[in-house]
Amino acid sequence: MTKVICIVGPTGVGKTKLSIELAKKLNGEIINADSTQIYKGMNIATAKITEEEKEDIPHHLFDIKDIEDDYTVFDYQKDCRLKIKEIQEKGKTPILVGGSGLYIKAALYDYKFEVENNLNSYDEYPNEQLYNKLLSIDPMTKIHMNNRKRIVRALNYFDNTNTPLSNKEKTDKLLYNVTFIGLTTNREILYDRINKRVDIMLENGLLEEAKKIYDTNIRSKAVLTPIGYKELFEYFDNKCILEESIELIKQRSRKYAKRQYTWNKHQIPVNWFDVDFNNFDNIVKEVIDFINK
RNA sequence: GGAAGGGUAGCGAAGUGGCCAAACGCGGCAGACUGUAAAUCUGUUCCUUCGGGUUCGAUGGUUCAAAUCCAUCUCCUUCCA
Repeated sequence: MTKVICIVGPTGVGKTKLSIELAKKLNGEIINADSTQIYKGMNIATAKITEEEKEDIPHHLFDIKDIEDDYTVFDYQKDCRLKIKEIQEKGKTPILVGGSGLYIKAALYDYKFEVENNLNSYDEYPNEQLYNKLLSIDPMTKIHMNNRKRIVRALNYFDNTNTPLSNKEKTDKLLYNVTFIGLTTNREILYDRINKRVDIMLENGLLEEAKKIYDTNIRSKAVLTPIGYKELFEYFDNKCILEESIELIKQRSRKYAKRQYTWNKHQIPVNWFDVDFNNFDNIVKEVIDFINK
């Protein structure tokens, strides 16, 4: 079975660019591992690869959903595994690229999700009550009282399985022969790149893209999750000036990058490569050598 | 030249005699994460050998005790000339 390559790293380090080069050299096909690039119509904000940039390399799991559709890790796990299988059967190398750590881990590791129904949002409970409710069924829980989303999830898990979430078996078993390639650079350079990239997105029509989505009046999870639209919607609603929205987009992107580092450092056995943006070819070479080693 | 307001930790901003190493917000740093994950949440942020040390424009004073009161100086903002 061919090996699976997975490219990770913070937003804005050049994962997309590397993925194309690797695909060319390793006879690969690319699988999106970014929760927001799953959707059609959200291109500039999510820094999605353009048709031209794809250079005829097959790309999978991009633009497979409409923005009003729901899509979660659960779906991704199935879709991604299927794609890996298909690509491997062709004798080609699957290359996962993306910033959604949980998606990557759920697809490549033996994560178990159970079929669930009767989802309850528990809207009527204040945080503390909700937390106590969780404690009563799951005294070992490590979820923080303020983390409402997680608590609701844990409660629903119990409702569906009748066992506390803390008891759920968590395996760290990899399902594939995966090489994790992580791109990194020093923090200052990265933050600078992220800031500049937002400016470039604006030049490329981010405002128009956001307005188009704004005008659909669709406020689905897909629309409100990525960084770039909800901030601009505030501006469209005259709740702030454009500069404030832009600054917020930059701030949140930086924090997002930080969170990605934390995940990649602690959740995945990443082989890190320091990127020199003036000499990207060098990185490609280094990575190829590493993979072929 | 005159009048008024103000200078507080990286930034913004509370605090107007002791409970102040100083609320809160931002930014920074660190962390958690098994069906919303570009989401959600947490910790930390003057120095420290963890005993303590040095802060609130500067200097001097009042007081048992000052970011807080007084004096002088200095810088900034607004208004009047």
